[in-house]
Amino acid sequence: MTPEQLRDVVRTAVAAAVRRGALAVEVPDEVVVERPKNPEHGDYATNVALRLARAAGKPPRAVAEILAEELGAQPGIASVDIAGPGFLNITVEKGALGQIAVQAVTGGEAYGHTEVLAGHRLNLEFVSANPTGPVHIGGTRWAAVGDALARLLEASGASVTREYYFNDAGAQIDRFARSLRAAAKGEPVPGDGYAGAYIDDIAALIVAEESGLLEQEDEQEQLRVFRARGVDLMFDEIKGSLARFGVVFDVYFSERTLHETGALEKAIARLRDHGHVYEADGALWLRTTDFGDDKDRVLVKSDGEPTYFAADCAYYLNKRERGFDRVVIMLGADHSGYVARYKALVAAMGDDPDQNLEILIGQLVNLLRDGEPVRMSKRAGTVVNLEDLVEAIGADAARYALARTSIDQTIDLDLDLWSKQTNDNPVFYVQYAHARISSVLRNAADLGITMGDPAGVDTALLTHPREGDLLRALGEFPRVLSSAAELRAPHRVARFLEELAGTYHRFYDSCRVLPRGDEEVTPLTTARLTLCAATAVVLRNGLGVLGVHAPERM
RNA sequence: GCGCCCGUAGCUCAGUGGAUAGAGCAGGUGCCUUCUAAGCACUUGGUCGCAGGUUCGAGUCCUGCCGGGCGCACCA
Repeated sequence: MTPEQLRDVVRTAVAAAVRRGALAVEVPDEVVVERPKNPEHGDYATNVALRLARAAGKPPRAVAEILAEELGAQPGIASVDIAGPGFLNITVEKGALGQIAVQAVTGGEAYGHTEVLAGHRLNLEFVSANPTGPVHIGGTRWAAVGDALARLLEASGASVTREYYFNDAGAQIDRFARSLRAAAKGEPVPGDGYAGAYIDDIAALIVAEESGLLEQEDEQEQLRVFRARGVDLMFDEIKGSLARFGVVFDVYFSERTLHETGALEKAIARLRDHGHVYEADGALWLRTTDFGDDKDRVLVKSDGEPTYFAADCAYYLNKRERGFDRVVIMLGADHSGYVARYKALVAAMGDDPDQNLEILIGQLVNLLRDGEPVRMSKRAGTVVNLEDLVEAIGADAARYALARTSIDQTIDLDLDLWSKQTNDNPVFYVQYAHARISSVLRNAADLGITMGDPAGVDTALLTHPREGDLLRALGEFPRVLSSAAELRAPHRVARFLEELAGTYHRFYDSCRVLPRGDEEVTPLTTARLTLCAATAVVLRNGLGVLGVHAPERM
């Protein structure tokens, strides 16, 4: 019996109590069934009696007594105890728990997947670094977290488009072009320019492929070439880095196309139609203060140029017109000030900022080496970027390290710690569990032991406390995935995997799986092998959500 | 000054209003002639920043304070 099935059983018991008049309450849509930390508290526990006490007008323990009786009569339930203020501690029948292993093995890649977000069409925008340099460490965090979130949402039944928005029209790109030209001519970095080896590399590439470029007398034409080719080459590099990191976007969206297609005018017209646009000091403003922003925002500057914010308006409208009912944007804490104006623009468009827009603000990443902060400077080219991080600690460790922490938490990433190939590194603890299981399964195959049809395995033999712990942990997995998806919290998957790995190691330590020497293969052998295979499935699926490999050997 | 985030074990961090607050690392003591010791068992370590409040119940919610981070453009 899985926790999901048990939840239904608990609701059935409540309904039965209501039907026979013992409780005068509405049957709740959702009941909480959790895995108690203390094994003496049964396989599962529910606080439903405490929840219903007020509505029922009875003391919690009285409600608990009524429900315990009903619950105890349900199929698959071995016993129900009342504890503390009114918790119901539930022990399920032996065979019922063991079926979780069969479900995981039979489900395979699909085990843990749900349909809780079925029908949702999400556009998830993340990274969105401008193509003026490599993806820096902050963007790398969003690459890891955003991609994990996308996989998580998909595992919960949502349709997700991974989107990367880039600015290829403004002053930053002009500075990039001037920096490339300066590098090509061996001149010093211009003021506000970009520096670093990648600038020299790209400049050299452009000079090599565009013969006569440096002799070109038309400065504007020369800059145009550096800009166009520079963006292309830089983007190739960014896409390559992301791909090696396991992150592939469905859509790369160019800001310039918004300008070229008249999307800004269209968006401004719509905002004007809704009556939120006005002119002042020669500029065109959006009255975002009507929707909670602390000051109004300029759409068109007094020199006639549209602002970046105007492009944001157009971009939002574009996403909605492409059919996305929810627009999700991941931004760093240095952009937290954008939330209010973005919510306001959505409201000004006539949409619901709480329904159609979701902005996930994540805190920044500090890098440490020898316990000391790594000083970074974009001007000096000493920024640590995605490639550097992967080179230092590997893609698996990098993705795991960046995704295992809540996005609300600033990460202090110690390069020395995460570059160690030891168990200081939590990702190895999880991967090792998978490798260990793979080894057991290999050895079983070598011994000619086959599991056959999982449904034919007698999982009721799995009665050891460590086996129960493991089965209960495996049963949590679908709920872990769905709640992590709903809470937009992929780090919960990582923490669950660490717990599961520990639970497996403890099982392994006290429950021998394969026969020793000339011992016989028993039904318990196949039952335990099924449990091992089920654990491997969950570790693989969980690591898969995080974009981290599940190695067969280490 | 205003807004957002954080403050939990020596360190890095989990903890969607529930029972005795957890993990990894670090410290201590044990466990490998047979399934991976990158492991396991036991152990040391906590006024959950402070003070009020709401609740049957608060690390979790509310208010105020203290401390730290990031923002507060007719920049992109």
